[in-house]
Amino acid sequence: MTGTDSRDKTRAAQPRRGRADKATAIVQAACQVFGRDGYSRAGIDTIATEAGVSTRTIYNHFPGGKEELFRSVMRWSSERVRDEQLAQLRRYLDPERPPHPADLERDLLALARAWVGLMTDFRDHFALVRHIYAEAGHIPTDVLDAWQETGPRAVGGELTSVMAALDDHGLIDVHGDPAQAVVHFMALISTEITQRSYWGVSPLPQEEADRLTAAGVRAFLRAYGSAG
Amino acid sequence: MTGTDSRDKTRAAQPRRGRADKATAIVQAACQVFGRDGYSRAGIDTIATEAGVSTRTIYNHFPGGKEELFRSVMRWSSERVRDEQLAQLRRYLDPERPPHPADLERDLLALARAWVGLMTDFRDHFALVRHIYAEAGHIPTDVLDAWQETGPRAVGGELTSVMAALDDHGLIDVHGDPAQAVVHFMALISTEITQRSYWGVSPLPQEEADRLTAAGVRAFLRAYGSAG
DNA sequence: CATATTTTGCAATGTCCGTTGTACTTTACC
DNA sequence: GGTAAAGTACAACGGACATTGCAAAATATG
Repeated sequence: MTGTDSRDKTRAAQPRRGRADKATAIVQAACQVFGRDGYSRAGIDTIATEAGVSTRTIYNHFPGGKEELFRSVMRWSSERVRDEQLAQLRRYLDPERPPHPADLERDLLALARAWVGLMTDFRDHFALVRHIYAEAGHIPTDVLDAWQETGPRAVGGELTSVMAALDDHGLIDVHGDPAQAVVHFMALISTEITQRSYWGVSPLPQEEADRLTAAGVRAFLRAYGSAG
Repeated sequence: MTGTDSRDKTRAAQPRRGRADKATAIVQAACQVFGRDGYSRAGIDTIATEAGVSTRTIYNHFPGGKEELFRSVMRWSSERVRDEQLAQLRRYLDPERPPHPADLERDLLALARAWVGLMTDFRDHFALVRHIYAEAGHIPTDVLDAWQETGPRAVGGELTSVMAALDDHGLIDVHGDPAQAVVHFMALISTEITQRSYWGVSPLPQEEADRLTAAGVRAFLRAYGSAG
């Protein structure tokens, strides 16, 4: 569709030429473009311009062409975001030292807010993820599996451990399936925000996002609080 | 990406030529192809073959070409699924006659199962929806708004009325925001299934899907049951 | 400064694909 | 059966785009 033509030739950084970190510049720009336009619509020329790099340089760094570049972007971006998510998780919920019961909601909310914040901080990544979802049938299964493993599943696994620990200390009741509690937690804190923000196209005002996040956390605690 | 080459020339229905329902055949095939391949990757030739129709006929029916066809598919598919979803909703939850409290879980679960079942019955549609999500930035805002209005929002609105009615009768407690309860309900019953089934690419066995749906409904009732 | 490596600009190639015009065939309808 | 509408086959145009080769220029390294 024509829609909003999102290309903007003026934005390209001035051509700081001849560095060795061209590779990361390329991957970074490719993450933007792939996330914005998807695999088919994304053009190598666009990526090159956005990275301040010659088209030829891309093929020097990624002999496999567009496909290899896309796979590299998947790996790079998902690892970057995973690390950030894990950092926030460890910041607010330490499995070793479970919070005081009165602070549980506060800590869960802090984590939820932090994670929701990452959705706007790493907008390109999550746009890319949506394209991965949509094009799952066109991505080789092993690539998809590897991505799931090092990305979403790693974070889910960590949070699952935390949930299990909280359950052990009687702070919540996972009803026998901590992994399920994790999925429900993530679904409750993020679904409405992604929908209402048109999946990141037009972000919500901070206070509204906070309100929805808090509502999700409260619903989660009603479903999984140790009182229930 | 190369991945699985999903084209299959042998599948095209035998060319029952010269009907007036060519238009619907085209839209139906286009729904499949757009859902499988996305807007950019989808080819007019592929759609024509899959519909058992000449390429030229597509342009006779849709002078606006690919774009108009895509918009028609969006409207057609979303209305079809919306009607089906509304039918299931009215089948299991009548706002006029709220269920007996003991039957609430049973009815909610029946609705949830029915809706989850639609996700496989209308696999093409939901694949298309994922592409719409991913390409939201490339679809004109008014088209996107119209789609939301006649599709997802219509269903959400109906379910919101039902939730409000259930709240009025003391069967659940929506905590002041029935619309939010609706989003949480949908998130809880569908998130894990869509994720685990690789977004419809490799469907889950029936019993597993049932288990996850039931877990979602139970979590919802713990969060929004009138007892809580 | 000299040499090896990296980057670049540019042209060219090949392919895919949306779209259109045209002449011919099939179907619907009276 | 004959006429009008709808469908088809086919060829062709034009543009977008991934990819490559090559020679010149810039950069790093010693």
